[in-house]
Parts: sequence; C-alpha cells; structure tokens
Amino acid sequence: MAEDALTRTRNLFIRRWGEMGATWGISRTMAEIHALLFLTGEPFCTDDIMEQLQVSRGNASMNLRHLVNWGLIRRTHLRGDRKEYFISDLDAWQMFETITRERRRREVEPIIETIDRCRKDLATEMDGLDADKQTEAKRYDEKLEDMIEFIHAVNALLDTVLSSGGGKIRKLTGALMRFAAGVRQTGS
Amino acid sequence: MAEDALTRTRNLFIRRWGEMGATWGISRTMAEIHALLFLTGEPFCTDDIMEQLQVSRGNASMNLRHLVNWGLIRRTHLRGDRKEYFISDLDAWQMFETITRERRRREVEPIIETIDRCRKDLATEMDGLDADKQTEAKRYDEKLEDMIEFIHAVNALLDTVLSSGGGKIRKLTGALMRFAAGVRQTGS
DNA sequence: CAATTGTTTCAGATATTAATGAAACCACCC
DNA sequence: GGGTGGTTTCATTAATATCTGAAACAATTG
Repeated sequence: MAEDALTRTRNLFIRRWGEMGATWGISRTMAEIHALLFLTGEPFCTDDIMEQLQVSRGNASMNLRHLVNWGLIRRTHLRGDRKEYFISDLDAWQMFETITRERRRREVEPIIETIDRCRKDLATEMDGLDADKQTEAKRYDEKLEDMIEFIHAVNALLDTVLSSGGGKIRKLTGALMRFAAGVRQTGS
Repeated sequence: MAEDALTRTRNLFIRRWGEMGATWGISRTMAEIHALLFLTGEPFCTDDIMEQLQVSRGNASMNLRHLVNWGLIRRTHLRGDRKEYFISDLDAWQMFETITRERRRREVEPIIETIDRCRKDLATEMDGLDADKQTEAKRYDEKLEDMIEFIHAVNALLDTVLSSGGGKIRKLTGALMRFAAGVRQTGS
C-alpha cells in the first residue's frame, strides 16, 4: 500500500533510534521524539507528538524541553496558529557537535576535576607515607596521569574534528590516514 | 593518617568512575570493579572485590564476567592459590579501543543495518507512490543518506585513530590540527 | 474579565534494571 | 565417592528511571 512504505520506514527508524538512545544515557522517548523531528524535518506540536508516539502530554512536554535544552531542536511557530511547534534543523554533524559538547561538559569535566583532586591529594600526603605506601601512591599517580593525558588527547582530537566542520571531514580523515600510515612506517 | 590518602584517592576515583559508567550504558558496579582493578593494577579475587566494594557475590561474579566478555579485564591465577583472580592490564588507549570496538559492534552496526533496510524499503516502493509521497520519501532518503555518510566518516576516523595506537596520538592530533587549519583557510 | 487554548508541573503508578543470597554446580584432591 | 574450595545461577527483592494524567498555570481573545 502506498502510505505504508513511508510510515513503516519512519516507525522503524524511530524505534531503533530510540533503542540506541536508551543504551546511551538518553531516554527512549527523548530519542524517539528527536528521530521523528529529524527524519521528517517538519514542525510538530505537542499534540502531534503525543499522537505519533503514543505518549502522554507530560512526557512529551518534558522531553521536548530537554531536547531544547540540549540544543537539538528548537521552538518555532506557524503563522495563524497559536501553538508552539518544534523542529529539528541540524544535520548529522551539527547534532554530533552539540551532543559532544554537552556530554563533555556534563560528564568529562567532572571526572577531570576528580582526577586532579585525587592527584593533588596524593601529592600533599606523599611525604607522610612510609616507603611501601609511597611506591603504591606513585603507581596510582601514574595511572591517573595516563588517564588525564588520554582524556586531553581525545579532547584535542575532538576539538579539531568538530571545529573543522562536517563538510571537511573526508579531507581530514584522508589526511589523517596518510599521516598515520607514515607514522606507522617510521615507528613511534 | 598515612593509609588514608591512598584509600581516599582510591575510593573517590572508584565512585566517580562508577557514576560515569552509569551515565553510559555500564552498570555502576561494573564500572567500579573496573576502576578498582585499573587503578591498583593488582589481581583481585571475587572475595576481595566483595569486600572492597561491599557487593554481593552474585553481583561481583556477574559483573566480572561481563568485564571479561568486554575484554576489559582478564582472569589470572596466583601460584599456590586455587582461586581465580582478575586483573586489568590495559592502558587507557587500549581500553578505549576495546570499548569502541565493542560498542560499535553492538550498537552502531545494527543502526546501519536499520537505515540500509529503510532506504531499500523506500526505494522499492517508490514507484507505487503518488507525487507528494514521492517528494516526502525523497526527503527521508536524503536524511538517511546523510546519517549513513556521517556514521561511515566517524568510523573511518576512529579506525585511523585506533590503528595508530596511543603512543602516536599526539603526533596525529598535531598533524590533524595543522591540516584542519589549512582546510579552514582555503575553504572547503 | 471570563472563556478559550495551550503549556508546564508534579505526585503517584508503572516498568525497567540492578543487587542479593541461598542453592546448585563444578573440579579437584584424598 | 565424599569432602573441600571455589564459581555460577536464578528467583526474589530493592532501587531507579520513566510515564501518566489531572490540576495548576499562562497567555490570548472576544
């Protein structure tokens, strides 16, 4: 039947997107709403979403708000209509950028702070420890330093990729691959 | 007191690591066990872990198994001791690689399949649709194509980074940054 | 300013997920 | 084969996260 191919595609995509979101820290409904808006590119109002996804008003409202806070969708209005509509007009790369920045701020920054604090803590108390403990403390510190370095390296890499924008990603990857090949040949 | 700096550091790190894991799809206990093994680098048996983290035998056993399945820790034995011990001897980069590969296999592959299926579905039914629907279908397809391209680009980038190994990351990032700067100047 | 339309909140209900602990299991040794 | 030390399973319980729906709230209109 004519309409089914579209609807089926939409629903399948929405369901999977929702599941995927769930394995990340994003609630299923939130991911599904996003999928719906992203895929259609059209403005939807709260009632549309309630009907399409069969969720309650409260649920729809909450998750729409979260999505707006994340910067993944935005409010909009249709002329001649009092209702608020929501729309997703970011492309995949912009979405990635938004999510990355948000998660970094919410999750990575705190762990960096924690590690720094742990290391300071260790350093200040180092003197008071006997030899065995000092060795152990040193081992901890090395691990923590490694971790910090790793995080910084990934951050730097991400910044570079993000700031270069989606349009250039293929060029970047190409360059990177060539470079990596070079590094591998000449050794570290 | 002498012992406290070590213990405090350890516990703080473990707690945070656990929380962080929880916001990813990793259960708190699993992340905490991993943090404990990672930070100390020492072999622990099930009973050690039960005591250190105050969890039940079943919980410890289950999560140890998961960690082994993920490839993040491995079983080992101490001579003269029948018990099984567990150890984490991967560095941050190896961990990243392991987790990335695992998550890609478990979460990204399925969504690629879904999208491909959606697009095939759309393509085969395209002819039967009237003009409006065709336009809409086309729009869906474009979105899906974008998404696929994005995923492939990220995969390629990740492969490059992963295959180059942790030791070379700084060189890679440096090269990438220089290149990105070049691209930005000359335009896409 | 009352009626209408639309949005947000929140206490309680529901569903999902993780943890417990006792029992079953396994492998080895004597 | 039976005892011992160790590991795994799984039904039950506990904790979390999520969703609902009705009520409170805001804004707009006639």
